[in-house]
Amino acid sequence: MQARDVSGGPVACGCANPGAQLILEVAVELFSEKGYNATSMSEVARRAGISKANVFHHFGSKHDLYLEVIREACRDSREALHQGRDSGQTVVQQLSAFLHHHLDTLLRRDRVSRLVVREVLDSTPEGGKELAEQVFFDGFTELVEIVREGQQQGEFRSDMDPALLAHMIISISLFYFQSRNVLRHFPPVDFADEPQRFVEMACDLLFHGCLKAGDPDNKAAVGNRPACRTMSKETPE
Amino acid sequence: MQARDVSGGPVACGCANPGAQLILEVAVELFSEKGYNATSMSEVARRAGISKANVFHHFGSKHDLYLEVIREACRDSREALHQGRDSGQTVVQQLSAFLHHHLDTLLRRDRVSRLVVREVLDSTPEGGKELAEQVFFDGFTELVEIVREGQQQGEFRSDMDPALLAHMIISISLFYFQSRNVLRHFPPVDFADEPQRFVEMACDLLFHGCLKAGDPDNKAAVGNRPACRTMSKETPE
DNA sequence: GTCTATAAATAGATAGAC
DNA sequence: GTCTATCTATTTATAGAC
Repeated sequence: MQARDVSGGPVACGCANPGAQLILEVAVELFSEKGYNATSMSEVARRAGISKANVFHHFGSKHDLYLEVIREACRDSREALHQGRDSGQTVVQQLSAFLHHHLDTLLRRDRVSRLVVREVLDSTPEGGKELAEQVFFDGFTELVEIVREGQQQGEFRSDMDPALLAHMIISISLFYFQSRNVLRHFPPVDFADEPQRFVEMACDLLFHGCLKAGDPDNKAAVGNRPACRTMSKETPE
Repeated sequence: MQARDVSGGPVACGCANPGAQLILEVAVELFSEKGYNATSMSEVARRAGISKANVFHHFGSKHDLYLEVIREACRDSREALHQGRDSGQTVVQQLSAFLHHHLDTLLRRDRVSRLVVREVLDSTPEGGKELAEQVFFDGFTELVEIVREGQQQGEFRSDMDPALLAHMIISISLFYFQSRNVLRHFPPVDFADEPQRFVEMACDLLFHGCLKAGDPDNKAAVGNRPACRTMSKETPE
């Protein structure tokens, strides 16, 4: 990967040079439209109005270019998450704002977002490692840190795995994004075309839970809790 | 779709006939391995040891056969959900058990599960309608009904959209399934290869929320709540 | 080299006999 | 229910003209 920005600037995008930027935009288009195999480096070069050799100069290989496209697709959300940290907001507000932004970005950039999701879905164990390390690591790590911060400041329960909440947050927006075409046709669902409202409701659910609050006699809630947090060797009839 | 079971038996699988059953198994294999386009009806017939015309006799078209494969992949989970209803368990226990079963099924039948998820991801607005109506409708509807039951019996908050919780439940297992190859390589994640434990932790989070309980002074929690439930016209403050 | 025309192969689907 | 035979559309391969 020769195209890494060595200028010391923000790590947002792997390419500071305007030339590489154009290639990246073209590549995002092409990979989104046609997928990895059907996209040729020759076509990328042609659409960018440069030589194929130049493309290989900026991005060492087709695979590297592809990886950079995936990174680019996640950049906005990653930056939004980072910027929220010194905004004076509570952690709950930061996470809620991130979810709004994340889902909005997914929907706005539908095609390339699908590309990312498909890449994750089709990832082999080895490919997953690469994605984790070279694409999602920074964002996920920061999300986990924010959750930890929420625990330290007393907003969140401390008996909770921060990585779990981070995972759930990502899953909320991503799964909504990928299921909305189906969701729309379930009669009891009225939020399939209202992502904003969905995020608000989902946040509420995630923060406060779905059990009836203020009801210590809730047998189901209390009775179930053990079964729901141990590997349950102790079948609690 | 001529192969529907008209014998009055359970609607579980579209095919009661042993002949159709074999075809379906072969089709699951082939579609899972090679995808829709790369799978030919001739090959299905050959692998099933029958004529091509016979395949068309049982399943009216390639598309219908494919749809039946998707349905078949969801059958186990749908049945498990249904059977849990008259098991005497609380709704919380039913949902927890369903999540365990659902994720277990996804992981056990990895390839065909991927097929289903990919189908949802790649669905056009029209394809989404078909999937919703002909594949997922029964299961999702039942899940929503179970949640409603939980609300009526006082286990769950009543100021919550049951379809939202149903969606979240599905998203938990499905997104874990599809992200686990990536998840495994995030250092703060220690549940990527422990689906049982993951489900238990996720249930806990989903049921009880992530906010610190028993702390009415939690400004973040209270302060955020209005912004997080704007759907209600009756702003309870 | 590139293009078009055509042949060959393969796909999905149907008809009618057994 | 199962088969053989057949139809039609599409894809792929090849030949030959320009």
